Amino acid sequence: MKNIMGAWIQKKNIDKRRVGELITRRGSIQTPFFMPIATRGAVKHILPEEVRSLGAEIVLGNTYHLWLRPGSELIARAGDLHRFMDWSGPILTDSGGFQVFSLGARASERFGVNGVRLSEAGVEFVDPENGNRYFLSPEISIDIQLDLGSDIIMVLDECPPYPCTREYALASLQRTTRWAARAFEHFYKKIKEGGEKYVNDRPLLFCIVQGSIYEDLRVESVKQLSGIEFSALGGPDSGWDGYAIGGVAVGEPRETLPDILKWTVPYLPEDKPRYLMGLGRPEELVNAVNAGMDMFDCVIPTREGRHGRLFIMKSQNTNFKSQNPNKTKNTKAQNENNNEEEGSFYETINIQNERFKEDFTPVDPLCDCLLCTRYTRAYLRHLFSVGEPLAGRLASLHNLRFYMRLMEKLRD
RNA sequence: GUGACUAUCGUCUAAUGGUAAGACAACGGUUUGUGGUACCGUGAACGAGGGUCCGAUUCCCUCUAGUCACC
Repeated sequence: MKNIMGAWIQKKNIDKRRVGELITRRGSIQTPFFMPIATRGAVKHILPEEVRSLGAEIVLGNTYHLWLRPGSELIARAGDLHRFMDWSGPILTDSGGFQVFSLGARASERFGVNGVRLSEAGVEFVDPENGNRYFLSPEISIDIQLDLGSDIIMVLDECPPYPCTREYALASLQRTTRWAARAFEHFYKKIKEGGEKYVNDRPLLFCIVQGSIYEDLRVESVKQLSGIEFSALGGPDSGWDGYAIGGVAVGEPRETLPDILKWTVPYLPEDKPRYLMGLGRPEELVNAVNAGMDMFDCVIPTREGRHGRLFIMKSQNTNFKSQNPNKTKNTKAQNENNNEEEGSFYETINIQNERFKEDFTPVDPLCDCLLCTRYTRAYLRHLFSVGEPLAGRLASLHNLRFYMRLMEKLRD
C-alpha cells in the first residue's frame, strides 16, 4: 500500500507466464487477474460482496458511462465510486476512448449527425441516448477518473477501427502518444495540487499501446510511450505504472491477436503490469497469460451469461503449459505460437436449447458456484424461457466464477 | 330455438380459382476496453365432409365450432 513505486511485484515466472502481485492504494491484487465489468457502477445482477466472494479483487468502471450518468461530480460528492457502489476494493476506470469509438456510430445512426469529431484537442461526441454533445480531452478524462476515485487510471487513447490503413494507424498512434503525454503531465499536476490527499496514496496511471495490426507500428507505439520525457512533464522518471494493449477485438481477425502480443510484449518493461484491454475468450486469456500479459477485462462472462451461454470446465486438472503437438489439425499459426485451442479445456452450452428441458444435472458438476451447487440445467432453462431475472443473475455468477477459477489455475 | 357473421402456422393478421405472405412465439446460431442491446438462420397453417370446375384455401351446400343479435 505504501510503496506505490514498485506497483508490480513478481513472484515467479513460468516461461513467459508471470505470476505476481499488483499493489494499489486499495490493496494488492494477485496477477494475472480478470476484472468483472461494472460499467455503470454495478456488475450487472451481482452484489459487490458476491463479486468479491467469486474471487475478484478488482472491478472495472467506465469513465464514459459514469461521466454522463449520473455524473462524475455527483459521484465525487457521494465520496467516490467505491462508496457510491459499495465496493471497497480497487477499481480500474477506462478512459472513454473506446466508447467514443464504439458508440459514435450508434449516435450517428440514431440522430443523423456525425457522432464523433476528432481533433488534436480531444474528441467531441454525441450521446447516443439523447443527442447531447460532449467534449472529452486527455485532461478532462483524467479529471473525471480522479473524481471517481479510480485506483488505476487509463489515459485517453484514440482507438482506431478495423480495417484501418497503415497511414491512419500511424497518425492515430502518434496522436495517442501526444494525448498520453498530456494526460501524464496533467495527472501529476493534479496529484501535486491534491497535496495531502495523494501522499503515498495516489492512483496508478496506465498508458495504452496502439498500432492496429502492423508490427512496426505496435513496436513504434511502445517505444514512443516509454520514451516520453517523464520528469520534464512533472512526473517520476519511472513513467507509466502499467502498459495496456488497446485496439484489439475491434473487428480484426482473431488470429492476429497472438501476433500482436508476439510483436508488442518483448518491448514492454518487465517490472510493470501489462493489461490486455477488452479480452477475451478463455483460450485467448490462457494464451495471453502464456505470452506474458497480466490483466484482463471482458464482457463475455456476464453478457453471454445474460443470453444463456454457460462456460463449462472440461477437466479439473487442466494443464495450461500449452504443449499440444498431437492436437488435431492445428492451424499453422496455432502450432507456431504453441497455443491453447478453443474448446480444448472447456466447452460452452446454450442453456436455452431444448435438449436441456429435462436435464436435472448441474450446469458444471466441478463448479462451486451458487448455480451449480443448488440448481439444475432444467431449472435454469426454465428461468430463461419465462424471462425470470434470476436466470441472468445465476448465469452471470457462474460464468464469472468460471473466469475466476481459470485465473486461479493460471496463477498456480 | 331463429337469424347473421366468422373459421388460414402455437398466436395475431395477409393474399389468392393454379396449394399461401408477414409479425410475435418456438427452434438453432452470433455477441471481446457492455445499450439488460442488436443481428442472422430454420421449421411451422387453409376446421370436417360433399358439390361445381381441367384445377377449390378461394365459389356453392351440409356439418362442427365460435361471435353477435333476436326470441
